[in-house]
Amino acid sequence: MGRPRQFNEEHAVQAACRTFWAKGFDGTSTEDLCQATGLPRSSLYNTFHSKEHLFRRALSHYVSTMTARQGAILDTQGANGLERIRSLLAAIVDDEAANRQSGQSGCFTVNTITTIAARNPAIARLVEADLHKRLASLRLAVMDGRLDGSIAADRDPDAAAWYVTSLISGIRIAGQAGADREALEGIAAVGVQALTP
Amino acid sequence: MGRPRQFNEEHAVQAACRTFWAKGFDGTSTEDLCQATGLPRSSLYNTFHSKEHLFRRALSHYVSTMTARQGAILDTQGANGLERIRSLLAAIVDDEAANRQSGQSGCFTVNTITTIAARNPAIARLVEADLHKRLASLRLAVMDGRLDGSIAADRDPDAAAWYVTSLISGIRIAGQAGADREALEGIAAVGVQALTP
DNA sequence: CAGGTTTTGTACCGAATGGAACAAAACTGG
DNA sequence: CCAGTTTTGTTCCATTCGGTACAAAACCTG
Repeated sequence: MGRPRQFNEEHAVQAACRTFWAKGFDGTSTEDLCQATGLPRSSLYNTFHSKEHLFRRALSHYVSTMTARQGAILDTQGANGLERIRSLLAAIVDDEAANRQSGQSGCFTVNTITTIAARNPAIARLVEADLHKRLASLRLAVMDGRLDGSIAADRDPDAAAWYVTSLISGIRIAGQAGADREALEGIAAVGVQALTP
Repeated sequence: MGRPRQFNEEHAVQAACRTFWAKGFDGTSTEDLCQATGLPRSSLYNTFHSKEHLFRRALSHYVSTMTARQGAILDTQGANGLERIRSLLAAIVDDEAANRQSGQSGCFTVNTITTIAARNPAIARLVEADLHKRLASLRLAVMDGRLDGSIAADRDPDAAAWYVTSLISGIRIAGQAGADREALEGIAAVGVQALTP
């Protein structure tokens, strides 16, 4: 009952996500959010309660989308462990090369870590929970790779999983710093050799 | 002539650097800067003209200090190319492990890239100029390593230099994300194997 | 259609923001 | 010791900030 919503909540979250991603938490004003979502302040506050709540919704949306994509690539059947990780890195490079042209760049999660994670425990927990999920699926891919021989057997799965997430962060930073597609592909190509026997 | 300064400009820049590093450009208020430097607003504005000018001074101070350190490690005599890069990574890990305890964490340059570089050309140029310096000294170390046999001869020096900078960024992000010293050392240990023959 | 409930539109609020104004203070060169 | 110059202390300002108040609007249930 009550007056029905005149907007789609998920669409609003996505618009907010793009804005926070591009401008950061501190750099985004509530006015920016109104404009990005096309909603009046009253609707935003009625639905999301505060700027920080909306940020958490936006970040949750981002991490779940991205981590699902990563999981899908890493769970691909018929490819060995190394090939799956190589595909993941290629997808990241594609992303970042595309972002370069659209102006949107880098990784929302990484941006969040470098700015507000230290100041906001709730956001830090969100990021950390996602990190562990990503580490877990990477660890599985590494263990698969060790069994199928595509990844050196002496690589510790934990260390290798951490390594790949760090490499991904590094690639996205490089993209934001102005590296072109060729440079990003070079980074991935060199980086993947840390895993081969 | 005129009334003499009652403070040391470099000290003020360093204090501002720590503050911007920890809280970011948008998250730092001019009041924060007054408190960190111990200066009244009038002195800050008289000397540094604006928040953005002070930020540039702070960032310049940071990158020149850090890049000089990196250069010193990479120019160490008596070590082969790979050993020098390994030392650099070890220094980064030490830094980040120490930062973890002091609360200060991550890399000011990386934080800047993820937040304001896209919105401010002057700051972006500052970061990019520094990046090229770091890439150049890494490229030299890689070429040395190829000659002395510590680095695989088929690694492209450009790609390898980009790779190491990305790996460094990734390690710092991991540190900010909560990785402990052991995890960071693991990342560096795996990462360095991308360069070995 | 009446009563209850939720959303929407508009107006507004106190606080904090980056920065300017300006006079007093502290120096130097003549 | 005076004129000129720079720094310092205080006060103030316009704007923007995140958020609230409240009534009108639009629905559902009975």
